[in-house]
Order: sequence, then C-alpha cells, then structure tokens
Amino acid sequence: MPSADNPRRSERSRAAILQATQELIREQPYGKISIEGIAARAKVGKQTIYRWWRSKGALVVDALHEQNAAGAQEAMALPDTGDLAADMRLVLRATVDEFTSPDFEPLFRALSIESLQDPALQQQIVERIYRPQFEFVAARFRSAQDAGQVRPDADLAVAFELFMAPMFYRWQSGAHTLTHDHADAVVDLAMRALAP
Amino acid sequence: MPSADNPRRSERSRAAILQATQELIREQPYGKISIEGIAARAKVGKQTIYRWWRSKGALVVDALHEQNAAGAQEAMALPDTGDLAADMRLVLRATVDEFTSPDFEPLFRALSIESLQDPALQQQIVERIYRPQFEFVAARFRSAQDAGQVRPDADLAVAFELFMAPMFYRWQSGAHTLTHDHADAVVDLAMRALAP
Amino acid sequence: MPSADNPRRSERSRAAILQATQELIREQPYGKISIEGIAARAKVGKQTIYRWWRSKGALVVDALHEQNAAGAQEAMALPDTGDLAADMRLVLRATVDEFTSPDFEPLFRALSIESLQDPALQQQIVERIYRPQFEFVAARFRSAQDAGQVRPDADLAVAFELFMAPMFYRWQSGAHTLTHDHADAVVDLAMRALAP
Amino acid sequence: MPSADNPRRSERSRAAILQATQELIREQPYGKISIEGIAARAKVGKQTIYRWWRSKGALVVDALHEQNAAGAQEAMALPDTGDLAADMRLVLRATVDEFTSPDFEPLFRALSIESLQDPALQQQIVERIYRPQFEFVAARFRSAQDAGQVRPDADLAVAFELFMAPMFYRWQSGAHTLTHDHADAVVDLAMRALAP
DNA sequence: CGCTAATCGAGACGGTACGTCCCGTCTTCAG
DNA sequence: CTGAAGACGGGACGTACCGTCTCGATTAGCG
Repeated sequence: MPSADNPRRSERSRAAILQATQELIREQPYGKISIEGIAARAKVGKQTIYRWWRSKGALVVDALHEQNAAGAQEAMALPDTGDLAADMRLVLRATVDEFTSPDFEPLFRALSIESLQDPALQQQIVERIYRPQFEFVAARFRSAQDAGQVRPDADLAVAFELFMAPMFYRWQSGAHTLTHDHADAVVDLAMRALAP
Repeated sequence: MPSADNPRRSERSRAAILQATQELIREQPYGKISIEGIAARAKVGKQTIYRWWRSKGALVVDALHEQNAAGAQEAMALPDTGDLAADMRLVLRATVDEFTSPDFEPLFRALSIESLQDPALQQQIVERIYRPQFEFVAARFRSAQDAGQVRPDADLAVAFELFMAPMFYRWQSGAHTLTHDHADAVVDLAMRALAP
Repeated sequence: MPSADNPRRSERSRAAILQATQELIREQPYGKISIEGIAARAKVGKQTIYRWWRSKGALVVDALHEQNAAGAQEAMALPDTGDLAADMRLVLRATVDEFTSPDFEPLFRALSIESLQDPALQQQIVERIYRPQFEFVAARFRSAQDAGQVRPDADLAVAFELFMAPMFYRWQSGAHTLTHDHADAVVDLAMRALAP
Repeated sequence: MPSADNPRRSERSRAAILQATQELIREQPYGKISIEGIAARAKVGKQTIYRWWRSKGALVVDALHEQNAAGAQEAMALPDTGDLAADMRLVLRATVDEFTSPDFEPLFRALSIESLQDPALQQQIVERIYRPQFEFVAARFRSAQDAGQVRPDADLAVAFELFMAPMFYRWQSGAHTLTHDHADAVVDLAMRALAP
C-alpha cells in the first residue's frame, strides 16, 4: 500500500500518521486517543489528517491494514493439507495469537469500538476485513465438502461463524482466557457439528 | 432494585437519571451522548451523577439492569421441557429479538463500546450479566446431560458459547441479518456438536 | 461580644466559625475562601453559617470585630497630650502597624474586597468602623481647634481624610511601602495644611 | 493599541472581548460577572479568552485601557497655566468626574477588587496606571517648584498622594459624596501644605 | 527552469463537554 | 428547635479536543 492516488500527497506524512496511530493505540486506552495527539506525535498538522481520513475510525482501519501489510498475514495463509480439522486448528490458533498479541489486540479493540459507533465503518470492515477472511475459509470448506469431510448442505457462512465466533466472543466478553487448547476444543466441536 | 444502600440518596434522581440514560441511548448515536445531556434530561445536577456512578459505562450497566428489571427477563426464563434443542431454540430466538429490538439493541451497543474501553467495567459485566446468564443455561445443560442428550464430558462454558457466540458475532459484525431461522440453524449445529 | 440575641444559639459554633474565618483569611488569598471551607474548618454545618450571617461579607465584618475585641484596639485609644501633631503621629503609626500586620492586613483586605462588591455592606462598614474612628479623631481635632493648633473653620471630615487617606491609598495601591517615617511625613504636611 | 504582538491573533475577537467585558461590568455587580458570560456576549470561545489573558483581572486592566484609548484621557492632559492650584483643580475635578461616571466607575471598582486579590496584578496596575499618572503630575510639580509655588524639598510622591488619596478614599469608603467642591477643598488644603 | 497551485506545519478560532468546586437550599438524624 | 452532615439542582471554573479556518513555507508538475 504505497502513498495513495494523489501524487501530491506526502508519503512521509501518511506513514508518520499511521505509525503514530498504531503506537498511541498500543500505549493507552483508546478513549484517551485524540486526533490532536496523533498529529502531535506524527509532527503533522491536524488538517493533514482531516484531509485524507473521514474519521478516527477510518484512520484505525488504515493503521491496521498498514500493520498487516508489514506483518506476515498468517491468519489468512490457509493451507489445504487435506485435513480440515488440522487446517482450522492452525487458523484458530493464529486467531488466538492475534487476540493475545500486544501489537494487534489494541488495534482490534479500537476497530471494534469504532465499528460499533459507525454503521458505515462497520460495513466497510465487513467488506475489507470480514469478507476476505470468510472467502478464504469458505474455499477451504468447499474443498472439504468435496472430500466428504463436511456435510454438502452446510451453510458456509454459519459454518465459518461456528469456528470464529467463539474465539471472538471469548475475547470480547473477557470471561475466559484465550488459549490454543481452547481453539482446539472449538475446532473439535465445530467439526463434529459439520460432519456428514 | 430500589434506591441503594445510602438512605440519603434521592430515589427520584436515581430513577430519572437511568430513565434519561435509556432514552438518550435509544434516540441518538452513543458517541453523541454526554453526561451533561443526561443530567439536563433528568433535571439533575451533574454532580449527582458523578456522586453515584464512576463512569458513563457504569451508568449504562445500571440503565440496562433497570430496563431488565422493568421487563420480563424472558431471556433468562429458561424452561425445561425435556427437549434441550427446543428449549435452546427459545433462548436463542429471544436473544435474536433482543439484538433486534429498538429498546434493547442500543443499550447492548453502548455496553459493548464501554466494556471494550474499560477492563474493570468488562469484568463487572462478566459478573453481573454474562455469568448469571451462563449459570441458567449451564443448569439446563446439566439436566440434558443427565437425560443423555449431551455428552457427559462436554465443557459447559464452551458449549454455552457454541450457542451464544454466533448470535453475538452476527450482531456485532453486521455481516448478516439476525433471524429466528438463523437461531434455529445455530441450535441444530450446536446440538449436533454436543450429542453423545 | 457574647453569643448573640438568641439564647438557643450555640456559642461554641459562633466562636469556631469566626475563628476559622480569621485563620483561613490569613492563610490564603481571599478569593479561594469558601463558606464550605469555613464550615469544614469550624466543624460546623453549612446551614449554621447561613442561619446567622447574611453573606460572606457580614461574616468578615464580625470576624474583624472579634479580632479587635481580642486585641487592644490601640488605633482608637487616642490620647490628648496637647500636641496634636504628636498625637496624630501615634494614630498614623498605629495605622501603619495594622496595615503591615499579618494578623490584621488580610482581614482589612477581605473587608475592602467585600465592601467594593456590596453597597449595603459598605454602608454598614461606614457606620460600624469608619464613623467611630472618625468621631474619636474629630473630638481631638476640636480640642486642637480650641487650643489654636487648627484653623477654626476647617472641615473636620476633610481634615480627617487628609491624615488617613494617604495611608490607605499607599496600602491599597501597593506603589510604596508603609513606614513610620512616611506616617510622620504625612502628619507634617497635614498639620501644615490645617495650621491657622 | 492595535491587536497585539502575535500576527495570528484575531483583532475582531480581541475587541469583542474587551467590549463585552466593559459592557457587562457596567450592567451588573462585578461578582456576577463570569468569563463564560463574557465569552458568550463576545460570541467567542472561552479558550480564546484564556489564551490571551491570565485572569479576569488582566482582562479588566485591558478593558479599562481600551476605554481610555477610546476617550480623551482628560485626566492626564495636565495643562501648565503657571497656576498650580488651578491646574490641580482641573485634575481633581476630572478625577471626581471619573469616580462618578457610570462608564468609568464600575471599571475602577472591578479593578480595585481584582488588585486586592492578586499582588501580581496590583504591581501591574502600579506600573501601567498609577505610575504614568504620577509622572505627569510630578512633572507639573517640578515646574511649580521652579516657580517657587512648592517647597523645593517636598517629596513628590507624598505630595501626589496628598491630592489624590482623599478622592480615592472618599470614593472607596462611600462615607461622603464626591463633588467638585470637595475637590477644590482638597486642593486648597494640599496647596497650603506644600507652600514654601 | 521558473510559476503557481496544492499540500504542508502550525496553531488560532467558535464550540461542546469534561470532571470539579462551590453556591444556597433542603433533608435526615442526634441531642 | 438547633446543629452536624451532606445530598440536591444549579452555575461557573479552567482544560481538552473537536473540526474549520487562516497563515507563510515548501514542493511538485506544467507550461
């Protein structure tokens, strides 16, 4: 994700703003983060932020994308070993790792907060984050259906959520700790539910 | 839930504040709600709010409780007909209704936003909202285990989330609409996963 | 000045309130003093203050009187040695001492502030503080007129102010320091002005 | 007195704030005046006031200067007719007029209240208001000394106060009304005191 | 290769809300 | 009924940020 479409736009500012946003979100509760604080940290005028981002939420989305671009995007690298349970175990463990990581977790948190407050942003997130992730997994599900590991009439959207929702729910509710063991247990149950 | 423990506390103010909070949360985006606005609507001094509630989040928790106290608390009235699937269908449909209701949904939304911003509040919500709900359902699960409808070694916490998490996830992600049909589909899958 | 007219009135409270008022006025800038602070220091309910004093100004007036009652009231003890200049030198030096004293000065200051804000209080001060002081000095002036030390047609009010106003002015303007030498210089000039 | 030293500063706001301050001080008791009220009257954000003035007192000083700048500054236009008594009569009568004017009096009052509460402001007033006025009069005194109308060894500061203090004292004590006749009487006495 | 228009940093501006302090009144309970 | 305690509705405080708006000072790309 280089600069943007506008050639005049300062790449230096763009990067500094997203960098500052990531850092601040990691350093303090999201409620304490202000555009002014981001501008100051990035040594940028406030207007430069307002010029290129609609809202703090949009800024958070981009900051998260920037971070994913930097990292390996493991969560999406979904292998097909022929064993769906094994493959999903990898996916869910990676999810646990992200929900646990001090680098990612605060950004997810920020994103959740913003998406709950702004329906437009919520739809944007569905399309830019949720849907791609779903499509990757759905493809793997179809392959598993062909291999007879999943009932052919299964609703893939519901199936997808059967795996992911429990992880998300635990994270957000804070009632239990997220562990690889828990991920494995969820995969076991979900596989049983989807078995032909 | 009458006044509180302090006999000096004005019941009139307490009720007016919670009432105003509920109304305002329903009328406008949560981000636009201010303590000042609540105080004005309740015809109360700001200090009276700050005296009895730590934060806007704590106020939202109480407002939700007040609303539940007023209503029938159907979600918790969990029958035991001997047919777990049927009973859980009732619970999940009631959940769908709440996530859909213009009376409840904005308050849940507000609660989620606040709990994501304040770990202390999150734990309070776990204990005052999540845990009681879980215990009700867990009791029903144990009865179903006795009746041989659920595997005796099932982790009831995971089982609980297998039902509830997909509903919550759909609501928060906004990727799909919540319907009774979807609730039924989730119950079907979850029952399959838990079957002995 | 014992309790007051009401026999039910608690002498203990009355004294504690005036005591607290004096102390606080000496300890901090007058603008920071609150009724609430006085009540707390005096271990008294706020209502007890509001019951017996119209305003903070009235409280200050009483606090000053209480202090004068305790002290020697030297400023008023005006001797008649036959030498008006010498006698006035005593009066003006005593005035300098009061304007300089850490016990009195803050109370005068408080009184000035209040009287500038409340015409009713200002008149009360004229009658309870200014006028008695003037009468004492005026009596001495008349005696000096009889002795031929002061012009018989002199307006005693103007004469009085000729002595006192320069002291007051220096104190309030803060442009110069108040000293006994200055008091003597003022007496010299005023005597010259009033000489037959 | 145009804007200030900072070119970014809005002249429109500066003028509106001082204007509003003057108006409000004239319209109501000083104790009822709030920064908030001034900001509202001036259609200005509170921060704009706090940005450029340390305190309400500093604002009052500037408001008074603004008013003087607008008017003729008669009090300072001190003629030298060769007759000191006549010249001083003009000055003191002008002073009476100011202490009597509904335009000036409330501002002086406000200034006195503030200066009594803030030593830093008091010193500022000495330098910006008291001292210039003194210097004008002192120059006239020196000219009178050259003309043999005033004792050559007179302390000009004390002499200045001999004229001004009685006016100020009457005004602040509220014991007597201020009139031109009184001003003339004071000049007579002071001239007698200073005569060679 | 200089012109000019967009972009930049900086930060003042009119506002809204914050959380706190105090006002003067009212309510409760103890003596 | 007085008095200590302190909750109450309310007004203002001084601060933090909002999103908009000038200011020069770069800084491209086009002419």
